[in-house]
This record gives sequence, C-alpha cells and structure tokens, in this order.
Amino acid sequence: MSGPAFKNWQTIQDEVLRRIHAREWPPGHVIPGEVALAREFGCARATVNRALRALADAGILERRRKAGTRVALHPVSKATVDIPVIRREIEDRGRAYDYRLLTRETAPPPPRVQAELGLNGAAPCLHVTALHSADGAPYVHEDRWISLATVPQAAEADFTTVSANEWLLTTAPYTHGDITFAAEGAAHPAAEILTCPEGTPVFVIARITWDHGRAITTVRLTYAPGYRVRSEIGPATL
Amino acid sequence: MSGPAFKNWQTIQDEVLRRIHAREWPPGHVIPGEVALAREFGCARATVNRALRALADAGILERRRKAGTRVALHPVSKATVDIPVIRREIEDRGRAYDYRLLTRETAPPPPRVQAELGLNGAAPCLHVTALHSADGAPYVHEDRWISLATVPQAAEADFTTVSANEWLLTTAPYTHGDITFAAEGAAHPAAEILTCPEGTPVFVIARITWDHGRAITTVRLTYAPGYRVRSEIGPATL
DNA sequence: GAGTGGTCTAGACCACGGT
DNA sequence: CCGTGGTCTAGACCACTCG
Repeated sequence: MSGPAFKNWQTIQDEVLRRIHAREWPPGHVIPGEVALAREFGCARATVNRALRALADAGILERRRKAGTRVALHPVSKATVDIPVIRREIEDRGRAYDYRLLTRETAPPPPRVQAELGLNGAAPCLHVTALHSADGAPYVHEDRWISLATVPQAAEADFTTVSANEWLLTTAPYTHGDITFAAEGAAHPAAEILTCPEGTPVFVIARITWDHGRAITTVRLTYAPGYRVRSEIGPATL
Repeated sequence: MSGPAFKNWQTIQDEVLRRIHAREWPPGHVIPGEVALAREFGCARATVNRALRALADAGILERRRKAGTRVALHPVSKATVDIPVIRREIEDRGRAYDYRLLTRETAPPPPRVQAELGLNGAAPCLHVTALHSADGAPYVHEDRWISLATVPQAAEADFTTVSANEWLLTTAPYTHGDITFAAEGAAHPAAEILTCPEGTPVFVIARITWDHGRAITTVRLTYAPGYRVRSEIGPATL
C-alpha cells in the first residue's frame, strides 16, 4: 500500500544508500540500530543485518559493537581485480597460448628474495624464469623464486610443459598473498625477451604467496608494453 | 567428544577448504547439498549457506540452483584494491598534502571522452587539470572531464581549494565505476608538471564513474615515477 | 516437475567494548 | 554493566533451472 515494501535485503540496502546520498545520514552519522531499522522496515533483524553487513564490507559503513553503525567518514571505494592463471587470461581473450621455460636452477636467493620469503641465508630456493606468449607474441616474462622449505616437491618438477604458475596452484595452494602493481622501465633480461628496448614502460606485477604463514613463492611478472588491468568499482563489492 | 564441533560458519568454511585442498573434493566436483552438509555438521542450513556463499563470492565455489554447488575448475583469485581520496592517500602515509588547480575550462570534449561518457557532440563538459603534491614533490597529475549534463552544479564550483576529486565525492556520489591500471611513458603536459623527462615510465589510472547509468566523470591520473599499488589476495584453490 | 540454492522470519544466546 | 552487532536455529516459502 504505502510505497515500496522493504522486505528483501537488497531493497533495504538501496534505501540505506539513498539516505546516505541524500545526506539524511551524512558521513560520520550514527544510524539507528538494527532493531529500530527492522521495526521501521517491517522485517526481521537478520534481514537488516544482511544489508548493513554488505555495506560495511563495501567500506561505506563502519560497524562496532556497542558503538553502533556509522556512515564512513572517508568512503573508500574498493575495486576487485581478478587474478587468473596466465594461460586462462590469454585463452579467455581468444588468443593462442604458448609457454617456454627459459631457466631453472637451484640457488641461494638474493637478499631481496630472502627477505620477501622470510628465509635465512642458507635456505635453498628454486629459481625459474619463463616466457608466456599470446598468438606467438611475447606476453609476459615470469621471474620466480620458490621456497623449497615450503614446497620440497618443486625440486622434482621440471616446468617444461606446465608453467610454475599452474603447477603451484594445483600442488601448493596458498591461503593468502600480497600483490603490487607498478610501472617500470623494461630491464635486462626481460627487455630482450619481450623484444622491446630497455627502458620501455612496462607493467610489472610482483606477488608473494603464503600457506598459513609459510612463504611459498615470490614472482615478478613483466608484461609486454600495452598491458592493462581493468576492474570495476562499486558500492556492492565483494 | 569427536573432533571440532562445526558450529560456526567459519569453522565450516575451513573444513570445506580443507577437503578441497586435500583433493577429497577435486576441481569440478559437485559437493553435497546444503541440507546434507547441515546434517553432517550438525548445524542449521543457514549456517552452511553462509559458509558456502562466502566461498562462492571468493571464486572458489560455483553455485547454481538445481545444479548444486561445485568446486571451481579455474580458481580466480581476487585482489581488492582500495581507492581512497588522493588527499587521504597522501596524508595516511604521514606526508604533507598540497593541491594546485592548473586549468579549468568549459569545452566540448574530444571524441575519446565523448565516447567514454556516452555523450553526443553538443554536450558541454568541464575540463579540469590539477596537481596533487606530497611533501612538496609532485605526486599525481589529474586530468578530468566532468559531464555538466549529469552534474550541472559543477559549473559553479571553482576547484581552487577543494579538488574535483573530493568535490565530486561529496556532491555527486557514484553508484559504480570502471578503472584501468596501465604503464605508460610520461607525455606532455604531465611529464613537465611531474618534472620528469617525457617517456619516463609512469603509472596511469583511468577511471570512469556513473550514477545510475548517467556518466559523471572520466579522469586520468598520471602518478610520479615510483608509484605502486599494493593489495592483498584471498585464498585460491585448484 | 522437482530439486537446489536464495532468502526471510522470529527468537535466542554470545562477545565485544563503551560507560 | 549492559547495549550493540555477530551469529545460530528451525522452519518456511520462493525462484531458478535442469532434466
């Protein structure tokens, strides 16, 4: 009868967003509690909870026990970037994937890698470099160190047919990781391998992955010029 | 009595992840339905639902009505990148923020911008360029077009004290957006403004935001050399 | 058509953390 | 202390979609 029935959590989420945008609830404002909103909207508290929790995950609301729920002072938008396996990334764009192992050796890692993997100097690591191509053109250069302390099976994998990228995912799944995007000038030897002059602006992704606190691998992916990462932003993200 | 009680959704999530990692449920495998799992774990179906839905959001499970829930064939890890206001981004690192408006003019946008904003040629836009600095050093160059059709109030804002970045967030909040990360060679005039030679590898973020399907603004952020974007990755499995 | 996930309800207990 | 969000329960109906 009277306006839209606030019966599902999405409707409630929209209404809350509307009040925020309309400045009925300005940034920093403490909004009514779940019980009050449930009464107002004529629904169960769990439904309100679902809507508010989603908005809190998106960074629009800040919730604390006893203190209540308030509109975030500084709305932090979040973009979720998909990190697929490189082969999939290429094949999904309808291009032919090719993989070539360049080097593979067991060696003590340089200090930078030791620090990233949280190792002491003596720990042996597997150093692998490879080239992934799309339609015959260089796509990305992979420079990877694998911690043999965490993944001893890697010592017996040769990585000639299956990339370390995929082998690790199927063999040593990670629990969490850290990723960095940067712009750099192509350096030796990635520049030659990607067949571009040294200093050419290239997109670099550096990634470290762990399994329950034990470092698995650290990798630098140097993409051929022109590579881009696209993503979507929005209030309803997860 | 017997092992851990699967009473909360996090415990159930961990157990499901364990079975996936242990290959009890290999990729592509259709796992038992919610009712069956609820019976096995001795909890309510809603609790199982909460755990499985979270894993589906993370890209580890794929759920479809009637077809059931299956382990994803190709695990897509997701990294969530925070997109703060530039001033916050600088101040949160303990650096002094400074903002300077460079140009501001009403003009018909070039074809590229017209296409991005979904406008026809006649629609007037506001073109704003500015420099954000950290500790007195150039931090990022902002090149922005604002659709006056969507945000007519922008015509009266001067953007000398408050950046368009912040003004838009408080005045015309967006519902969703699109973002692209790329590496490029610094070009005129951003190169001079960032005080680096043309061609220097720089990180570029291009962003378009909409409010319910109406384009608000498109912006190119050219960061000074050395800029990086960091993020964390959630669990992935294959 | 029937089975699965998606969601809502009304009630309950718990844990955290301001006061 | 005690209010608030966090979560669980047992049951129900709905919506999608596969067969």
